[in-house]
Amino acid sequence: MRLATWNVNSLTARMPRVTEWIEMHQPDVLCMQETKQADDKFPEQQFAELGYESAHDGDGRWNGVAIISKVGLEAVNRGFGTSDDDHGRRIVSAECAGTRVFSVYVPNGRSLDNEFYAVKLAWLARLRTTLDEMCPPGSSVAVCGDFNVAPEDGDVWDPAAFVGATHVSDPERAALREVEGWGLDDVFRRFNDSGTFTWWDYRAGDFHQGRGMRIDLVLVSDDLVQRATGAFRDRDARKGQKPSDHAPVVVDFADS
DNA sequence: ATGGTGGCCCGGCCA
Repeated sequence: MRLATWNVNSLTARMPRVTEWIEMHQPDVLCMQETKQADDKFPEQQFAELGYESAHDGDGRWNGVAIISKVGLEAVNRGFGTSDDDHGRRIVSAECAGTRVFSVYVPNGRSLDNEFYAVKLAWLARLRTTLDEMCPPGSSVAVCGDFNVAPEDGDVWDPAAFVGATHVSDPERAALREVEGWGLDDVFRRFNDSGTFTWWDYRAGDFHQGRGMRIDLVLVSDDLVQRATGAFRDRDARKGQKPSDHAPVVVDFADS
């Protein structure tokens, strides 16, 4: 099974690149973030023609998350596990080929002194609670998406440039470790060196200067770690005409 | 260099 995640930064703007990428790389499951679409604009039919079932949660110009799958997509859950307090359209999950797959878009946080930084930490804590509520111990789980956290200093182009910045702070990294504490592993790490980034700012030539971060993660349960055969991020998807500012992350698993 | 670019959609927010 090939599992991928991609912050597409507007699926409306990105659909040509997304369909091209799907046809080239043939993911079995693709999680997307920042679709920036309402549900009635989501191109469900176009994905169906490519062989995918889909689940989307979005309400307009902000956020929006989706999962498309050609290995089954059942028991869709929009928002957090058992609560009705999430209106952010930042988390959707579904059962795909025996794995509970989450597509998540963690709040950015903006800056350490911003009120949205506390929102980000609370959101990550709620994600852990959701895993505890929804996923029985020992079940097969993959949490995929844009975490807006670089797990280690090797995941940013220059740690000195990020002192006092969001995405690298100790509380954010601790909150990410709490999510992983459910029993999840940052599987991409096992197959790639540090400095393999997934996001580059559009501005100031950051992509061409190598000024990136690794903030798009695939966190998987032990059964999937054992089955993982490789992982890569497709830097080519960040090149060319109208790219997203994120590259897709792909993890391959042997059949169970 | 407190800018730069790109998405939403047209004034300003968000990343």
